[in-house]
Amino acid sequence: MAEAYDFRNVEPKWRERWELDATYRARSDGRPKSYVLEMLPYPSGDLHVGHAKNYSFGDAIARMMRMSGFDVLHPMGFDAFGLPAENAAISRGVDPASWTAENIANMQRQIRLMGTGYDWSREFATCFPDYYRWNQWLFLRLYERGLAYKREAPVNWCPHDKTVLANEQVVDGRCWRCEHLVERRNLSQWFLKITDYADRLLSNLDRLDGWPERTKTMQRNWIGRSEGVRFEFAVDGLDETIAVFTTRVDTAFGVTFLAIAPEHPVVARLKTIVPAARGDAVAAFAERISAKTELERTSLMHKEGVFTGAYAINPLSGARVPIYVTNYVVADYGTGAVMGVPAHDQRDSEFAKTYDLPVVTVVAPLDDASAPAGEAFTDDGRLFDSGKYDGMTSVRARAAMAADLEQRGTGHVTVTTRIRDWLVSRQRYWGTPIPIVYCDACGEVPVPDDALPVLLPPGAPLDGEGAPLSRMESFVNTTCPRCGGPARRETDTMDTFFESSWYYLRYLSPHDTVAPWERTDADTWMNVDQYIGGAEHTVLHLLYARFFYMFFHDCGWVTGSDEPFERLFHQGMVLSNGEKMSKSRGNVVGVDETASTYGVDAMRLFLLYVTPPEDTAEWTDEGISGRVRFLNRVWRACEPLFGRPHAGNGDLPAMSSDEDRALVRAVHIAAKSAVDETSSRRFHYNTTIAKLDELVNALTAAVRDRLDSPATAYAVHALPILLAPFAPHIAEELWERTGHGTSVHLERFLQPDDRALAVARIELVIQVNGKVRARISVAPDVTAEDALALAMEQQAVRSQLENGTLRKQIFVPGKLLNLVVG
RNA sequence: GGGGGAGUGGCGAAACGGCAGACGCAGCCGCCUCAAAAGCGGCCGAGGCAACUCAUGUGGGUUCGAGUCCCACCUUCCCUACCA
Repeated sequence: MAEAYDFRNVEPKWRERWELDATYRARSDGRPKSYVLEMLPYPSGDLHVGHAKNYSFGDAIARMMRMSGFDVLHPMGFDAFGLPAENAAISRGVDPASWTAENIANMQRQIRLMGTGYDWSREFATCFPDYYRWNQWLFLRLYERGLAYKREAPVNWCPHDKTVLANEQVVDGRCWRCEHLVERRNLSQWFLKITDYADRLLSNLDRLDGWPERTKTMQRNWIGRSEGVRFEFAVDGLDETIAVFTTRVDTAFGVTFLAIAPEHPVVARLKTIVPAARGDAVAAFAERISAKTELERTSLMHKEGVFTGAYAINPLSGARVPIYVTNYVVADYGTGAVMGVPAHDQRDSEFAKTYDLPVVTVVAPLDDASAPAGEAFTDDGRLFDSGKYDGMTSVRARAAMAADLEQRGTGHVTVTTRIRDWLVSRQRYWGTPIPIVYCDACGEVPVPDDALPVLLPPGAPLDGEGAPLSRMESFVNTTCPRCGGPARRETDTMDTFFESSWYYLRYLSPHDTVAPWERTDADTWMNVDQYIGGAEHTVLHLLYARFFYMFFHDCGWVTGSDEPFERLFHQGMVLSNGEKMSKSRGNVVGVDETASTYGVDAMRLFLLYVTPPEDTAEWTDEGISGRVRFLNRVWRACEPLFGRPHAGNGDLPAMSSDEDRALVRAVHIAAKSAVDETSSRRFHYNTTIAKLDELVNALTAAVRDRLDSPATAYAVHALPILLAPFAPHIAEELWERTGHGTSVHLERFLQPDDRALAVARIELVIQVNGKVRARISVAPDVTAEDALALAMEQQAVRSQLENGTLRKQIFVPGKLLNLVVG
C-alpha cells in the first residue's frame, strides 16, 4: 500500500529549513532585480483565507520571478500604529504597545505558517522608534519646504474616535473606520500640501501603463481638476467683492442671483449693510446648516437658502442680483460662491424655482436639441441676449469673456481641484508624535534632527477622554530648542497613512540609523516592480504614497522615476457563504484551522485556482478538497520513482510513443502557461493550475502503464519545478525525494521548449459559411490546397456544397478552412 | 447625476476574432471491496430516432466567421457625487 502524502510532517519541515537557510533573502548579487511587494498589513487578530489569498498570490509572483533569474526583493512588515490598539486599551485596559506586539507575533507566525518566501531580515513595525523617528524626520523636511503647515479650518470630526479625519477618510459622511457620522468643526490642525502636487499627481497617471484603468480613473476623479474662470462680483454698497468660480462663464448674462456658502467670510460683512432682522435670519440659517453633519448636508438634501438683503454687480452684464446664503454651495470648493444661472444649471434651476427667482435664458441649442421640460439647458450652444457676445458659440464666448475680465483685472482663467490638503493631525495616542514645540517667545519651533525621535511616552491616560498626550504634563512640558525657555510640545500624532506612504523605501535600508533609506539602495531596488493590494486603497494610500515619492524625487533622495509603483494589481476578496468574512457574521474561515485540516499547499492552490486573482472568490470546503485530492495524486504518481536517478541535464527525453510525446508536451504546456501568465502580468494562475491538473492526469496513466519510460521519469522530475511557485512544500519534498540536495526554489523554472510543444498531427476544422462541418487530421503545416482537397472528401462538406458554388475560401494555417458558398 | 466593471452548464470557471464550456466542484454509472471510504475508469448544456438544430443577458451592426469588436437596451456589482 502506497504511503499517503503526509503534509503534516512535510510542511513544517521545509518551513524550518527555509528559515535556517535564508532561502528567500534578497542577494544583491548583480542579477537583474525585481521588487515584489504586498501592501503593508495592519496586525489585527487572526488571518483568514482572504488574507491567505493575497499572500499566496504575491508569493507565487515572487517565486516565479526568483525562478526566472531575478534577484527578488520580497519583504514583509507591519503597519502597527492606529486606533484598534488604542481602542483595546480604552475598553480593556491593555497597553497598546504590548497588545500590538502580541498581534504582530501572532501574525508573523501565521504568515510563516503559509510558507511564504519573505526576506524577514528586512522586517520592521512602524510603531517602533527606529521607524517612526524617520516619520518625524520626513515631517520636518516637509515643514522646512512649506509642505507641512498648521491652520484653522473646518474639519471632519469623528465623535466616536474623537479625532479629525482627512477628506479621503470620510466615506458617505461617515468615519472610514468606525462608521459614525462625521461632524464639522473649526480646529487648528496640521496639513500636508498635497494640492501643490495635484497637477503632477494627475498628469503622471497617463504614464502609469502598469496600473488598472479604473484605479487611474478614480484618482483622476478624486483630484477633480476643472478648468474655468474666477471673477469678482462687487457687493453693492460695500467695499467688498465676492469671487466666483465657473466652468461656464459663457452663461454669465443669465446670472439672476449669487449663491454663497454659509461659512463664507463675507456673510459677516454683509450683516453691516442690511437691516438687523435680516442679518439675524441669515446668521441663524448659516448656523443651522453649518452644524449639520457631512451626510445630512450632502445626501438628498433639499435646496434651501435665505436672502441676505444685499446685492452684487455682475461685472460682465452690469446686472444687479440678490445674494443668497444657500446650503448647496460648499465652502471649501472653488471660492465658496457660485453665480446662479437657473436657465443653464440644474441645481440653480431647482433653487430658483423654490425661491421664485427669474430665469434668464442666454444660450440657444445649436441643433434641435433642447432640455426636457422643466430642466435647465446645460449643453454648449450659441449666445443671445449677451451684449457684445451675441452670436458666439459657448466655446468662443468663454475665451472672449475670460480675456475681457482679465484685461479689466476682475477675473482670470484658472484651475480648481477637488482634492484638499491632507489633514494629518490626529488627537490620539497610538501614533507618531508630531515633532513641533510651541514657545511663548519663539512661536512654532521644529524639533532639531539630533533630538529625534520624540518618543511616544508610555503610560498615557487612555480612557477615551480628550487627546491623551495633552493630558501628560511630563510630555507636554519641555524647553524651547531655540531659546531654551519653557515650551510645550505638540500633542497631536500623525495619521497612520503617513508611515505607509514611504514604508516601501525603508525595506531597502531597514537598519539604517543615519537616514530613512540610502539613496544607493533606492537606486538598486526602486521602483516597486509589482505592487499588490486591495482596491479599497485606490484613493487613500496610493495617492498619498505617490505624493510622498514625488517629494522625495524633488529632494534628490530617489532618482529615476518620480512614481514609486511600476505595476499595480488589485486582488479580489474571498467570500464565505456569499458574504464578506467577519466575526459578527460568524463566517470567518481561519488560516490556522484550514492549514491543519487540509494543509497549506492545498489552501494556496485552491485560492489561486478558484477564480482569476482579481475576481471575488467564494470559499468552499468541497473546492479545497479537490486540491487535497490533486496533491495526493501528485504524490502517488511520483512515489514509484523516488530514489531513481534523475533525468539530468534537462534535455528532452527519448519519446517512443504518442503517449510519451503527449506527456512531455503536457509538461511544457504547463510551463508555458506559468511563464506566459507571469510575463504578461495577467497572473491568471488558475489556468496554469488547470494545466498542472492535465499533466498529473497524464502522469497518473503513464506511471501505471509506462513506469520505465524515460518520458515518465522526465515528467516526474519536472513536476516539482512546475509546482514550486504554487505549492512550495510538496515541491521541495518531491525535489529532495527525486535526488536533489538543493532547494527547488532556487532552481531555474522550466523553459518551454518548442520541440516539446510541437505536434505531428493536428485537427483542422472545416467550416462551410462559418459553421463547423468536419474535422480532419492533417500535418500542422498542411497547405490550403491540400486541405481543400481533403475537405472535399468529407461527405458532410460535399452535401453542403450542393447548395451553391464555392465563392471563396478562408484558410487559417494550422487552425481551419472556411468555405464560403453562395 | 457622473465614472468603471460584470452577465457563459446545477456551481467556480476556460476560450490570440476561428471546434463554446478546458480544468475543477457537485451529480450519475462502472471497477475494486464482505461492505463503505479512498482510489481507478467512464458519462455529464438543451432538443431530436437521426442527419442535424438551438444555446455565452436582450435587440441591432461589422465580419467569411462574434462569448470576444461597435451601437442601443436590460440586469447587477463597485466607486463617486449638490464640485459650480
